[in-house]
Amino acid sequence: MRMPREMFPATIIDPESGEIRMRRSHPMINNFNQFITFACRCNMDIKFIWSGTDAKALVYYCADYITKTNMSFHDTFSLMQKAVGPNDNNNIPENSVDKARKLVLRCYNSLASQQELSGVQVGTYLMDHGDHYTSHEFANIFLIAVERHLQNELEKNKATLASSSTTMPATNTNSIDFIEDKEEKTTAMMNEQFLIEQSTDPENLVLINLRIDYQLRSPALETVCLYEFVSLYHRKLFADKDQHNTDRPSTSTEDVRLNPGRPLQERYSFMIEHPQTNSRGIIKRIKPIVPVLLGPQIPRKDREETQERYSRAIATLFIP
DNA sequence: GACAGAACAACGATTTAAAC
DNA sequence: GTTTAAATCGTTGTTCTGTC
Repeated sequence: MRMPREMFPATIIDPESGEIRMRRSHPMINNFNQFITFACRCNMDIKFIWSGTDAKALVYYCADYITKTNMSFHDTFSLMQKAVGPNDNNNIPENSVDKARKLVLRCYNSLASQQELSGVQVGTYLMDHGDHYTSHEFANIFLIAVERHLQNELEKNKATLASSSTTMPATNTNSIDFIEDKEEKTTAMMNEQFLIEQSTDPENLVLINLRIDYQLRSPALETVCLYEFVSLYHRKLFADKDQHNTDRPSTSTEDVRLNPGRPLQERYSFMIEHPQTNSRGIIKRIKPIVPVLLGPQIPRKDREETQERYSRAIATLFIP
């Protein structure tokens, strides 16, 4: 709980400590800058770092803040001891599983009863609004699938270059069919996760994921990166009229004049290689969402090598 | 293995938004 | 207010998970 702060009728510089004391008309208002507040649209607690001592104190505060646990170990163990204590005098014979279950429950209740809860947490729980709220929608991007695909492409290109002296490199834009060897193809597909959906032919099923959607997107979206693609666009089941309005950057004034009502969002078709090119397409979102980058998870055997590689790369960036 | 409940996806209905 | 499309909501069916 934030404590009330000292109020100051005007902004002054304390002649003894040299500290700048910003004007505060209410004890519960943080230091703030109106322009930053306007730009960021969020609360803040801004502070002028006046001296080296202030800077060190701030570094200590930040490090302590981001590394703190919800409850210190000695507090946790004291509460556990308190919870376990009464059980020593309990001589009623019970099933050992039930006893263990009750012990864990008692420990948890002791910890939970000492857990600090904010007013917002309590309010949203009582109002049945869930355990969180947000002003934006989020979508996960599993980078591991993209990275593994790029790794496969890189290795394939290396192999092609190595044998280029004798044979011409084969070009194939299909993401799955480029691997000639059946075993390699199976291994590459096992490294990615797919959704199984209908293709253009209702009798056939195809493997679909974000990487394929992005890779085989319309050429009109060539300059859009994966992050923007997820943020600004999404797949849509296309009707006949959708097919006639694809690959047009925006609704022109002439279209608006001819077609009353709400204007169409930008629509784009997939490349012909996409297994759902005739049934689905890409539509621009009215309200962009926030992509969340997940992974990649590095195998343990590769972790040290990767860390060393990253360290070398970072060193070349910062050491002249 | 059977069952119940949770989680998720798909689909249609309804609401909201945008342009005139 | 009208028209149109996007977004949201609610229902339904399927799959997954945990328990017995």
